[in-house]
Amino acid sequence: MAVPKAVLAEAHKLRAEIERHNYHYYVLDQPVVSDAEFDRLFCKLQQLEHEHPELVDPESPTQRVGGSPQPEFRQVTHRTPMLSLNNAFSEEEVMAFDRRVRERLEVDRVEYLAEPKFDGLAISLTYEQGRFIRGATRGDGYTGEDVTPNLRTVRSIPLRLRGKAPPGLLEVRGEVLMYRRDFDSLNQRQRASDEKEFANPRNAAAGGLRQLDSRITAARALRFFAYGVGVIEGAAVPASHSAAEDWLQDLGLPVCQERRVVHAVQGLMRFYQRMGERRAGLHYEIDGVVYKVNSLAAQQRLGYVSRAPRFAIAHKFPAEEANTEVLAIEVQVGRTGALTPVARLAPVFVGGVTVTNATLHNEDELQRKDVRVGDSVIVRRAGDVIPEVVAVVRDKRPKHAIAFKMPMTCPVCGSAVVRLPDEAVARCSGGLICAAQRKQALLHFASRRAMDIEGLGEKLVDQLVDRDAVKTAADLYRMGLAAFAELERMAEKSAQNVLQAIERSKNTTLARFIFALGIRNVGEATAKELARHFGSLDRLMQADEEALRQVPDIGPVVAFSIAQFFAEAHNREVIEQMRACGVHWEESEPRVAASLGRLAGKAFVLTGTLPKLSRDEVKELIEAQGGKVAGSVSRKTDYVVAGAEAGAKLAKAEELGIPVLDEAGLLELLKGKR
DNA sequence: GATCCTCGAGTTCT
DNA sequence: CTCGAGGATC
Repeated sequence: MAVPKAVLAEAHKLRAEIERHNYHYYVLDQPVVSDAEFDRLFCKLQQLEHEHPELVDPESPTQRVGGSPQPEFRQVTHRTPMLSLNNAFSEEEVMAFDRRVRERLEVDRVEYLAEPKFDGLAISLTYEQGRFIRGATRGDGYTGEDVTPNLRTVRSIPLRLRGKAPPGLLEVRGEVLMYRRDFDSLNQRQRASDEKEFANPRNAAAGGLRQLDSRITAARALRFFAYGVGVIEGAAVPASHSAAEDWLQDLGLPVCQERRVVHAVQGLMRFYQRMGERRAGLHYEIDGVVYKVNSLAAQQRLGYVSRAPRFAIAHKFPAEEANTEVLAIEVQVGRTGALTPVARLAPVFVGGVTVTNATLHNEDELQRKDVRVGDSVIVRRAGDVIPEVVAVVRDKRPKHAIAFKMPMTCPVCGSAVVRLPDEAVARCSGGLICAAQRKQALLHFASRRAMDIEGLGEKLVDQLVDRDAVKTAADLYRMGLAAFAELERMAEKSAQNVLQAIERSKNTTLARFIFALGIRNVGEATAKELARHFGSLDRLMQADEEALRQVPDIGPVVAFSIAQFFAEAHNREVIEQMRACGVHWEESEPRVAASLGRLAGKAFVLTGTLPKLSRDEVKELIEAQGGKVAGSVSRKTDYVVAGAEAGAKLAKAEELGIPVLDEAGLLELLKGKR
């Protein structure tokens, strides 16, 4: 049965009106009707849709209630990566940032867009032909999770863009957050229903966004603010960042009203101070301000360094500090036997979380700060993450406060504690006798960047080691289901999951395996270098210190650590056992040794962007033939490889009369045609 | 021998 | 994130 024309028109009218009010409320922050009036319109539309189910449209404002739970989140790859920003903590750092920008752009004065830095979660929204089709979390910056159903429940995110001719494709970057008042009422509800309260709005928002059941998200009252554009197709690209944000606002997306175009360091510092004053009065929490070079052409010229843009910086507010008391100072034993003093603190709420522990790093550091048990101390979260004891309040020191002394013997295994004369750390000399070191070695072995055995966490390793069920990493590969049966809190299902993860880890890479061994001074980067250089584990194991030193970035100390590790019969045995259990990887030919390649002993410096090859690819090609790639030009440099937008290094090369190659020239050289 | 840079290792909380 | 140490460079 067709819906009467009049009803259809009525529904359209209501939807348009509700969307207009949403726009005024969320985007312009200037509601034109009372909440009661808005509710009345909303109810009327709901009723109409209820009476005429065929009216229901997924883009109707009534459809923001969430749907049934999904089994999991899909992974989404961002078309352009969502990078993080570098931080500045002082005026000096901001001045240095501005200076770098001016030098690179060769101008005297830069126009910036300044805005608050939201303490929320970065997300990306994709609109096709003006329709909201996908929303994703930032994730690691390259891939995130598809949270579209959850974001559909966020009322300030338009399901359709305003205007007659929306762009064919638009990817909007912005932040999801929770207003303080919504956070307070959420916690009130949690309290009332005897559920766990959230520590801060950020966590509540994060929890809300990661719900598999979007109906829960809908109940969290999340907000969204846009601050950038990832991809535009089918519309003119704005000339400046501020113009882009104005345009986003015209399209119906909420953009922060505190944003300002300012000039030079003075403008930046004025904005910083102003936001510091306004901070407490805002609806949402911010942890600093962001400055972006306003001209998009200039942004492009500035480009990126590793993972962060050179055209923007986050100027953070000073970390919040709090007072608390040192209840005890305990000692932890790390993978290498390092003894680390840790302060147990009376719980204190600082920077959005309750802190109970803080590392004191080592004996010297502890002495410098002179922290004693019973002391009253000032605590902050360094870089807003890791708790740190800033200072002791000396006036409040009780008479009985006890100074800490590093134990003479290991608190875990009783072995002697040794501190080498020119080292800062004291170490347990017990080696693998020490249960703490064995546990840490296993955790390292299983960690994500090593063998990546999911589910083999601290609790499980504690039990396995305490029961002597596992002594070495090789033992992991010889465990059956039965070994888990007697463990506490281990259901058969989760035991199977761990076994499966262990099984999966057998298929690995040489670099991961070398890293997993936990050789002293051999981290991820060195392990990769070793794998590339030797190509096979046997060749690595047979290498003497002399041969090891040929590997870039390996000097006498690291070479000694590696040789010593493989000289140990026990270590060789464990490796053999693992190989016998089926741990395997692909081996390759050893890379041409530096003294043999065509480019042996030649030093290269790369600058600018080459048309086809990436920096890493070029580096690999040069190193494959025994050449070296250095960071800066000096008299020792043999060639400079320059691409587009080459900078000071090219100038220096010309000054010193060093041959400069372009990509084609480099390729010819590599092929031996020169 | 001094200095810059990168890597390794240890750490917190959700 | 922060510190310390190792390596490379001048």
